[in-house]
Amino acid sequence: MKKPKTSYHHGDLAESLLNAVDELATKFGLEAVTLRSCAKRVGVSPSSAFRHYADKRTLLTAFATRALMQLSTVLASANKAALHKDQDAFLAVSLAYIKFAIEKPAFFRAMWREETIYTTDDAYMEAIIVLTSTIKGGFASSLVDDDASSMSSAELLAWSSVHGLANLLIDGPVGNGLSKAQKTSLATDMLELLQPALEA
Amino acid sequence: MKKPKTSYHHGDLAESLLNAVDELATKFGLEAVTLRSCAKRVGVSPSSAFRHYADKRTLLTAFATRALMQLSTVLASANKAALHKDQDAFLAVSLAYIKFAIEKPAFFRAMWREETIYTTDDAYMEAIIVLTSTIKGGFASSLVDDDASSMSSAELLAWSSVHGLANLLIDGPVGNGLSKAQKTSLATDMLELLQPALEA
DNA sequence: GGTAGTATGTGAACACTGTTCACATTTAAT
DNA sequence: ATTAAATGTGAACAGTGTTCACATACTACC
Repeated sequence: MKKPKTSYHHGDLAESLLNAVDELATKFGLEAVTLRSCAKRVGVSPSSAFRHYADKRTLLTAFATRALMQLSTVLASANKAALHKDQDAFLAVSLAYIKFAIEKPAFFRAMWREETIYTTDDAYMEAIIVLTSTIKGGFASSLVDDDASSMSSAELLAWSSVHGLANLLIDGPVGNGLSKAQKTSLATDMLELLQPALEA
Repeated sequence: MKKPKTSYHHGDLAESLLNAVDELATKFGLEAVTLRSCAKRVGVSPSSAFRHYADKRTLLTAFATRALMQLSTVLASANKAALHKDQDAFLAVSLAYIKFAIEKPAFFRAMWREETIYTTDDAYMEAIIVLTSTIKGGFASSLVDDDASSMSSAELLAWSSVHGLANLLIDGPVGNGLSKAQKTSLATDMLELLQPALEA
C-alpha cells in the first residue's frame, strides 16, 4: 500500500485516505472512523487530510459515493449474470442488494446517512442517480417502466421491500441470531411472495 | 422544566437528560447530541450525567427505548382508530409508521443505530419485542399469523416495505423535493399495490 | 539547468468531546 | 443528631476536528 519512494509527498493521499476509511469502517465500524486514525494508518499527519478534503464530512461523502458505485456495479453484474443464465433478474438483483448490505454493513450505512455526508455533493448525487437507474434496470424485466425520471409504484415497492429488509437485517431485530444462509432464505421467501404483486 | 426549589439536587435528572436528548436531536439532529450540551441544557455539570447513565451510549439507548415505545403507542392507537372507524388497519398502521419517521426522523434513526446504542440492553430489547408484536397485531387483520414468536413471510414483507420506504424517505433519494402530502400519497399508492400480495 | 510558483505535507495550537475521580452537598436511615 | 448513601461538582485526562504559519517537494518556464 505505502509508497516510500519519496519520504515527503505521498503520491495519492486522497485515495489512500478513502482506503483507510474503508478498512477502519470494515474492522471497527463507521463510528470508529476518525480523521486522525485514517491519517495515522496512511502514515501521514492529521492536517494533511485537509489538503484533499475540506471536511471529515467531505471525506465520508466521497466514501459513500464510492460505496454507492460499488453497489451499482454489483447489482449490474448480478443482473447480467441472471439474464445470461436465463434466471429471474429481479430476484438476483434483490438478493445481491441484500447480500451487499449484510457483508458490508458499514458501507451500506455510510451511503445513506444524511447527517454525516453532504447529500448535495455533485459526485454523490450522480452516484445516486446511477444506482437508481441500475435498480430500475434490474427490476425492468418484471416491471413496466413508464417514466425514466420518476419511479412507478411497483418500482418503489420493490426497492422499499429490498431496502427495508436489508436495514432490518443489519440494523434491526430481524436477523439477530441468524446465519447468512438463513437470512438469504428469509429474503428469498419474502421476494417470492412479493413478485406477483409487481406484475400487475 | 427546571425545578429550582433546591439549588443542588435536580430531582429527576435521568428523565430531564432524556428530554434534553429529545429536544437537541429534534432541533439539530442526532449527530449534534452531545453529553455536555445535554447537561448544559438541563443546567447541570457534565459529570453529573454519569450518576444516571454509565455511558453516552447508555443514554442514547434509553432514548432509543423511549422512541420505540412512542412508536408502539402511535401504531397501536392508529390500529384501534382504524378498527373503530371500520377502515383498513394495515393501511392505517403502515401510514402511521411512515408518518412517524417523517415527522421525527432523529427519533426514528436513533431506534435502529446499532453502533450507537446497546442493543442487548434489557429495556431496549423489551421495547423491540413490544413494537414487533404491535406491528404484527396491526397487520393481523389482513394477515394470517401462524406463529407468535417468529415472523411469517407476509409479515416480514409488510414490515420491510414500510420500513424501507420510511428509510428511503428520510435517508434516501426518494422523498427529496416532496411535500409531506406527496410523500403520503406515494406511500398510499405503494401500500395499495402491496396489499393483495399479503392476502394470499 | 536553475528559478519561480504551486501543490502538498507538518507541527503546534484551538475549542470541544467523553470520561474519571476526589470532593462537596443534600437526602435517608438509624 | 449522627451516619450512610445518593447525587452533583470542578479539575483534569486523552482524544477529536480544524486552522495556520511554515517546510518540503514537484512543475513550468527562461
